Amino acid sequence: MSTKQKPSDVAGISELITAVPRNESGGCAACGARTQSICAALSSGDLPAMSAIRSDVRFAPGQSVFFEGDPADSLFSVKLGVVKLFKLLADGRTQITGFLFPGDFVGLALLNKYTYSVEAVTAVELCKFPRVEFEALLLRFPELEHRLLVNASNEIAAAQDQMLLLGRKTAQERLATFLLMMRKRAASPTQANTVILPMSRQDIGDFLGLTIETVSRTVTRLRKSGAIELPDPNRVIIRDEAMLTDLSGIEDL
Amino acid sequence: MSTKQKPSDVAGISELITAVPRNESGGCAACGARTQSICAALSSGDLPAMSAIRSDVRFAPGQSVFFEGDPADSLFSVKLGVVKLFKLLADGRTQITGFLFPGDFVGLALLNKYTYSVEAVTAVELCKFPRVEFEALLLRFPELEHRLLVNASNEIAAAQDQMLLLGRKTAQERLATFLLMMRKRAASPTQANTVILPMSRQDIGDFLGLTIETVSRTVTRLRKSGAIELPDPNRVIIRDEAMLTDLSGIEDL
DNA sequence: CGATTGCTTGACTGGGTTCAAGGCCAGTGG
DNA sequence: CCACTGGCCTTGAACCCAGTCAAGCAATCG
Repeated sequence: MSTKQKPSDVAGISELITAVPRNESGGCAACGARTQSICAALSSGDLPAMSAIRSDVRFAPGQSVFFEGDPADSLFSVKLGVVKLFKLLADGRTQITGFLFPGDFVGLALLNKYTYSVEAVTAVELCKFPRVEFEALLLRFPELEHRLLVNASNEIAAAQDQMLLLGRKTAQERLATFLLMMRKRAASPTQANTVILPMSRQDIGDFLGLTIETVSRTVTRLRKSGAIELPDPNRVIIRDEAMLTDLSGIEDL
Repeated sequence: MSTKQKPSDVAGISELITAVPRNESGGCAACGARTQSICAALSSGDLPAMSAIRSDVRFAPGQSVFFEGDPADSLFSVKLGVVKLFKLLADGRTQITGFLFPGDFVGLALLNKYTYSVEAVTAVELCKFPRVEFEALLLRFPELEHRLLVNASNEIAAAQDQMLLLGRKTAQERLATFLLMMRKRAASPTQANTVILPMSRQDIGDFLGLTIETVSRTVTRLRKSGAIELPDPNRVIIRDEAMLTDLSGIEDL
């Protein structure tokens, strides 16, 4: 969408980003996201084959990684930062289908074109693989393909949860679910109950199928009810987890 | 959900069901769904290995195949009929995450429990694989795993489309999208513009994140606008495809 | 036939959207 | 140093689309 830059360091964001060590040298073995990413499927002896076809790419907040409809000739693994996946309607209505964090993989496409867009939410560093070479790698290493299948299964389960949220949950239930979800991905490294929200209210609305105003009002309501605290707009402290869990409609985490 | 039986032959349903030849003998080679199902990944020489672990199961409309939370010890391929996948909230609100038709695969689970429920919409015949044996097959035939990955990718793309629908589309856009979607899966074998809807209004509502009343009203509105015709509640004739496509917000089919 | 089930239609309500200010903070420039 | 500006978030008021509640209707079945 917009290519405007956000404030270079919204409170807490750098904390989140630096939670994963940077990969200065560029080698896979030194990559901070290695243990969580698809590369973890390969033994250290097989890593060089993957390392040989990869390259690093960086994006500033708001920059586009690719657009829906672009030729799908690359795949990416998130090393650092947060990106969003989204789809658009002709009149601009946006649905964010997911936020990706370090270790997450993106770009798997069957067709020759991407079916969604990807944009940097924070400053990000991605590991880029050319599609043709990557597919050759898949043939060579079945364990890599297995890992992708596991990934895809998780993604499907998450998508089904999100469909339940979008189709049937109230605004308050959506926010409660979202905050609990984010705590698992973006808890402050120092305080487990503090969730850092690297994305804007607009992004949260576009993810939850709400308007920015409803997001704001609902967060305020959760704050007034004592469930959460808001040191600043991008930082949420979960005060009453039981209340959030009740509201979220989640059975088991 | 309910285990009540629907009318044994809602108009047009038998037409849809019998569109795929029945597999009386039980062998994979003779299976009507073979060319569309995951088994298509195997050469006819490798089929017996898969045939050896499979068995047929049948369900009447409304019967449950499995529930969310059940131990995930089987996988299924739809041979005949239609099943629905859904998730529930504590108070009974339901979100159907997909309808499966002959050739579709269901049951892939990473955890030991299913994360959603499956129920027969029409009379169905499923091909059942015990999980342990199936996983052994995956190790033996990488092309089978590849096929599952392709399947999963399609499912993810469909899920993202559905998130856009649930999060951002109006009731009319949802119905238009749904009818066009169903035409691709359940067009009458004899008339391409006639879509057979094997599921109830309640199911359609639970799939589109609407109430049964809104579904009914919106279908009526589409009928009055001339976009569709309704010979009976379970049969829709698409009269003005361009109008539906405009309404649906779909760019390219 | 009466009872049941599924679909449709009508009247009313309400949660979330829309429209419109207002507040807060960081960055900029006089 | 402070007024000005632009983003982003919050809050308020009015509106509206879809939900809720309640009949009514048609087809099926016992």
